[in-house]
Amino acid sequence: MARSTNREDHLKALYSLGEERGGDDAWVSTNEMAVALGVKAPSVTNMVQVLQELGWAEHRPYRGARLTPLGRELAVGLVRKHRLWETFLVEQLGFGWEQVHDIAEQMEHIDCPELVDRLDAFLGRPKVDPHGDPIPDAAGNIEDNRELTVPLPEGFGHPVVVKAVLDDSHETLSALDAHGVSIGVSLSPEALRALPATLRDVLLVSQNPSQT
Amino acid sequence: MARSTNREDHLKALYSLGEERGGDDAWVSTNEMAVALGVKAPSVTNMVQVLQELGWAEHRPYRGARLTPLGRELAVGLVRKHRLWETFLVEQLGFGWEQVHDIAEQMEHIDCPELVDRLDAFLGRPKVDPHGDPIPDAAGNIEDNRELTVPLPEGFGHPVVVKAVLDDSHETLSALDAHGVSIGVSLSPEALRALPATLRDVLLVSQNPSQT
DNA sequence: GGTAAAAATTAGCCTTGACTAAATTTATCC
DNA sequence: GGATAAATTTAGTCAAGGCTAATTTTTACC
Repeated sequence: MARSTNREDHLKALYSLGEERGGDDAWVSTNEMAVALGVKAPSVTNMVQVLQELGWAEHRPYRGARLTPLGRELAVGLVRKHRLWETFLVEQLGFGWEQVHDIAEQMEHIDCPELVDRLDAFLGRPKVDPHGDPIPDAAGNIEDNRELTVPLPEGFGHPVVVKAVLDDSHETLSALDAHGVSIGVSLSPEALRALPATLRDVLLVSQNPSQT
Repeated sequence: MARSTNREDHLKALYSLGEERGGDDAWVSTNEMAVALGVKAPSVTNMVQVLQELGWAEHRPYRGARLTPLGRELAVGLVRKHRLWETFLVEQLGFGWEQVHDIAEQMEHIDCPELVDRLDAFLGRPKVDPHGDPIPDAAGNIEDNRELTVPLPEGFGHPVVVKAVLDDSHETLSALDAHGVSIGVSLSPEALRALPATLRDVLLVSQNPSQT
């Protein structure tokens, strides 16, 4: 049993949903994974059992699955590749930030550690991807400065700087783009009020424009 | 029935072997394809029949397979992607020319026409890849200037310029590299004589250093 | 031109990873 | 605390794509 696109997709879904649940030891239900992956629940049960045999995850029947340390390490590697390729696509090839998720979804499965490191160096070892999400370093460390930001200041009394977008869907990103919103852009109180609430709600911002 | 890494690999093998046979209407035996792909002959027979159902190839039992015009078009698109990625890996990321074939083998399956065009533009619409092989343009036209070159001038009386390498294996390319040979390098008669005959035999050269 | 060797295909089986339907476990509600 | 609903797993099936063994076709040699 070895690497495979399918296993990697399940591993990543387990990682992402576990992060949302907010803890390394959180159990993720097979149903949630099925919805995230666009397959049916029994297929996930099968794959989760395979991940367990690989030592990537632990499966507690009728409770859910969670990653082992090894599984987490591999998942972070996938996230790193995904975000580096997204950065490449936007910064070097000029893609819009709403276009790159699906392409990176394919590129993250390319298996070549040296490629990842060279790409990282080529891009100048970026800390965040085009959506403001942190890029794990080669050791798997994630420096998540989004914690320093706030979901939305009440009242919109001061200008804010956009630090990250929580929803990377094509739809949301296109809509934000139409409003001139991207990472690093400063938004005035008026601009904030002009944004539909659904779009405001996916933004993470900092209140101090000088803050990196 | 749709795109798949497997089908694409078989399509490319059929294309490459057909080109070697030197004609669009050349039949390629399933056995040759099996050797090239590292699988057994019956598997190839299966896949060739699938390619036929897709309209990509024609299968004449006990005779072999050959591409349809559609199949050729798709195969050329794969070759284009492969050689563009190889160029990217060498010129932008600094890989050695002997390292890039296997990586490009994975990257050529990424499905996004806009990505190919943007990559092509990013690289400056290169005509040849790091091994001197021509890169098909977006319309599928292949400008093969290697025909202007010669396999090896008899006697080595004059300096020559390396235009292409016929064997892209890691082994051969590393050996050539150790002798300081790469595309565009000028080789003196002495340098040619110093090369092992097996390495000389994979070179295509031009005798006029000013010739592009 | 018939026979033996080589090549290719067919037949039958295996693994991966999906699915539906049925059974089981957990959760909820009175 | 027991009945029902919801979630999950198990059972059984299917398609893709690989393999080995057996058959068929082609080729080559007297």
